[in-house]
Amino acid sequence: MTRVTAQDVANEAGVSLATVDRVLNNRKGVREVTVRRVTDAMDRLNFVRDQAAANLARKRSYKFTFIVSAGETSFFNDVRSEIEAARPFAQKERVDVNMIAVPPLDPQAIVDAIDDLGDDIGEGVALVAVESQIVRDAINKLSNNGVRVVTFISDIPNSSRQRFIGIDNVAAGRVAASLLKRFIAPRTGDVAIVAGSGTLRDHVERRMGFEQVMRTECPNLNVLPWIEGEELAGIVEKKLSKLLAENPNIVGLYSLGGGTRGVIDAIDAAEQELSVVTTEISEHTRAALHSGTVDAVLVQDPSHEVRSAIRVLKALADDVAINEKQERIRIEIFVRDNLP
Amino acid sequence: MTRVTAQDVANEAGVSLATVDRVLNNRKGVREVTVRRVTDAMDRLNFVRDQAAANLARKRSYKFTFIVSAGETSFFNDVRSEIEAARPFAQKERVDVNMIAVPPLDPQAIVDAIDDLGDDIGEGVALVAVESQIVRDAINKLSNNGVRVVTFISDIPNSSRQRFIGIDNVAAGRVAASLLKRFIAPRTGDVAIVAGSGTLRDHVERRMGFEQVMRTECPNLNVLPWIEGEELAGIVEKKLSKLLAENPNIVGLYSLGGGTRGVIDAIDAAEQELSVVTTEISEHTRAALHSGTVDAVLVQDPSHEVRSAIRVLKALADDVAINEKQERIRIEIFVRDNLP
DNA sequence: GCAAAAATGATTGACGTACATCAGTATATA
DNA sequence: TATATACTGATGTACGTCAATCATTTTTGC
Repeated sequence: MTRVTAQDVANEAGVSLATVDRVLNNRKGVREVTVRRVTDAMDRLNFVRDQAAANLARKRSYKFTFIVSAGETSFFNDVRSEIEAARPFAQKERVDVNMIAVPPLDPQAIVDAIDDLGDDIGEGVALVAVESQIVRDAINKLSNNGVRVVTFISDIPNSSRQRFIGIDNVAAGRVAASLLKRFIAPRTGDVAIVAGSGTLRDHVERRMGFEQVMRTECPNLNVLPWIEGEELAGIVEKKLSKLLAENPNIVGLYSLGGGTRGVIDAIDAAEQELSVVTTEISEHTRAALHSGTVDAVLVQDPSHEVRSAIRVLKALADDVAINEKQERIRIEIFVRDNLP
Repeated sequence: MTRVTAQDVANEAGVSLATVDRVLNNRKGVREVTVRRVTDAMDRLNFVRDQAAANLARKRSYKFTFIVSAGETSFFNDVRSEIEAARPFAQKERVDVNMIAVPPLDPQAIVDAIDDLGDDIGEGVALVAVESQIVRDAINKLSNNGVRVVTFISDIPNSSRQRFIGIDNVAAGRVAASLLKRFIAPRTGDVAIVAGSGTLRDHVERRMGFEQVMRTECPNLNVLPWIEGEELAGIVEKKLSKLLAENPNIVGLYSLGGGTRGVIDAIDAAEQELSVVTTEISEHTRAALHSGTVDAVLVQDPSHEVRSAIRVLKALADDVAINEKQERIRIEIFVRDNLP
C-alpha cells in the first residue's frame, strides 16, 4: 500500500498534474466541471496532500508574536517560560516565536508594543488583552492589515480577534462556587473574594460566575465585596488580614487571581476555620494543599495554552481546519491528591 | 534571516555535506573529532534539521495499531470513535492508524489479535492491557521484534511496554476519596464502591487510592466491600439497589468504572441522601450532575489519550525526545459548571 | 614505510508539492 | 469566421534532506 500522490489523482481524473495542482491550491483558471472531476478523484483515492512536502516546496515559514504581561505572578512567570520552552518545538515546524512582555494592566503599553514592532510583528499575534478601547482598536487595525490575532488568557470581545485561547472564566467562577458551597456545608456565614484588578476581564468574569452560583444556590452564604489585590502578595495579605480580623464570620474564600501567597499567609496567621479555593499553582499553593489551608486550586495549563495558540495561529495562517478537541483549554481542578 | 541548512553547517565546519549527513543520522565512519566539529558548528549556527524535508526524503511512513476493548461502555465507545477521528489528522503526518476491538476482559483475545496481525501490526502498538501473564509475554515478544509498545488507559507493569498512556489511577482514586470526604462531611456512615472487574488494573488501582485516603483520613466512614458490575448497567443497578436497600447507612458512593447509568438509576430509585462521585461522562452523567444526583465526575480525555499515544509511538519510532508536558494525561474533574 | 582499513569528499537522484512559463486547445464573442 | 479569452497540458526548477556510490585522502597496525 503506497501513498497516493497528486500524480495519481491526475491519472485517475484524466487530467494533468498541473491541473490537479491548480485545484489543490485553488488557483483560478479551471472549469467547474474539471474541478469536480479532480475532487471526485481525490475522494475516490482518498488523497491527502503531504503537508511536509507542501511546506517544503512553499518554503513557507511563520512568525508569531506573543504579547504578554510582565507581571511577576507565578502564573505569568510560567506563561513566559512556557513560551520560551515552546520555541524549539515550534522551530521544527518553521514557526518563529517572538515574545514581548509589557507592564501589567496597562493598555497603552500593549498598543505601544504593537506600534513599535510594526511589520516585525509577523503574521500572527497572541495577546493577553486588557479591557480598553485603544486595545480593541489596535487589534482591529492588525486584523485589517492581514495579521491574525488571537486573545490569550484574557479575552476582549467585540474586537476582531479571530479566537480566544483560554478557559471559560465564568464557568471557572461557577465551579469555584459550586465546590466551595459543598466544602462549606453545612456551615453558614460570609464568603470573601480576592481578585487582582477590575480591568482584567478574566477576573471580572470569574467573579461573575462565582456570584451567580452563590446568589442563586446559597441563600445562607453572604458574599462580601471583593478585595482588589493588584496581584501583589503584600497588598493581598494586608487587606485580607484586615478583613479577617474585622469579620469573624467568614467561612469561605475564593482567590481568583494573583498574589495567592498573600492569601495563604493571611489565612495561616488568622487561624480561622475556612474553606478555600484559589487559582495559582506554585510551591506555596502546593504546600497549602498538603497542609489543608487550601482545599482546591483551579488553574489553566499555560503550557497547553501556548501550544494551542501557536497551532491555532498556524491553522489560521494556512486557512485550514482547527482540531477543536485539541484546543479545548480545560479548567483544571487540583486537590492535594492530583498535583502534577 | 534565512533558514540554516545542512550545507551551511558543512561550510561552517569545513567538511562536506556528506559528512554532515553522516553525523546527522549517526551513521558510522566519522571520527570523534569530526563529529564534534560538526555538532559545534550546528550549535553555533543554531541549526535545526527540517523534519519535513527529512521525512519526505526518507519517505518514511508509520503504521500503528490500537488494540482496544470492544466493550459497550460510553467510555470505550468514545475511545474507539476518537481513534477513528484521529485517523485523518494522523494521515497528514504519514501515520496510518489501525484499530482492533477485542472482547473486554479477555486476555486471550488480545493475544490472539496480536498473533493474527503478525507483521501487519506495524511498527507500534497501543493496547489496553489486562492483567495476565500471556498478555505480558505477548508484549515482550513484540518488543523483541522491534515493535514499540505502549499501554493505553490500563497499564501492565513488569512488561517491556515502553510507556503508559493514561492517568495515574491511584491518584484518581485518592482524588475521589478526597472530594467525597468533603462532600459527605459532617455526616458519618458507610461508603460504597462500584467497579467493573478485578482484572482491570486501572479499577484496582483507583480502588486502592480511594481506600488509602478513606482509611487514613476518615475514621468515621466505613468503606463497604466493592460491587463488581462487569461494566454492565443492568448488573450494576441490580447489585447496587440491593445494597442500598439492605444498608440505609450509606452516605457516599464512588463508582470507578463502567455502567454508570445503572448507578444513577439505582440511586434515583432509592431516594437515599448520598454524595456521589463517578467516572464516565455521558448524557446520563450530565443529567445527573445537573439534577444533583451526582456531585462530581472524574474522567480522562480519550481524545487527548489517542493523540498522545500516536505522538509517543512516533517519537519512539523516530527515537526523538518526547514533550512530557504535552503528554501528561490529566485527571479531569467535572462538576455541573464546567461540563464541556 | 607500506598495505589495509577507516574516514571523508563529491556527486547524484529521489521524495511530493509549489509555482511559473509557454504552448496548445476549447469556448465564447463579435 | 476570425479573434479574443478561458482553459489545460507539458515541462522544469526549487525546497532540504536522505541514501547510495565511487573516488580520494588520512589514519592505523605491523
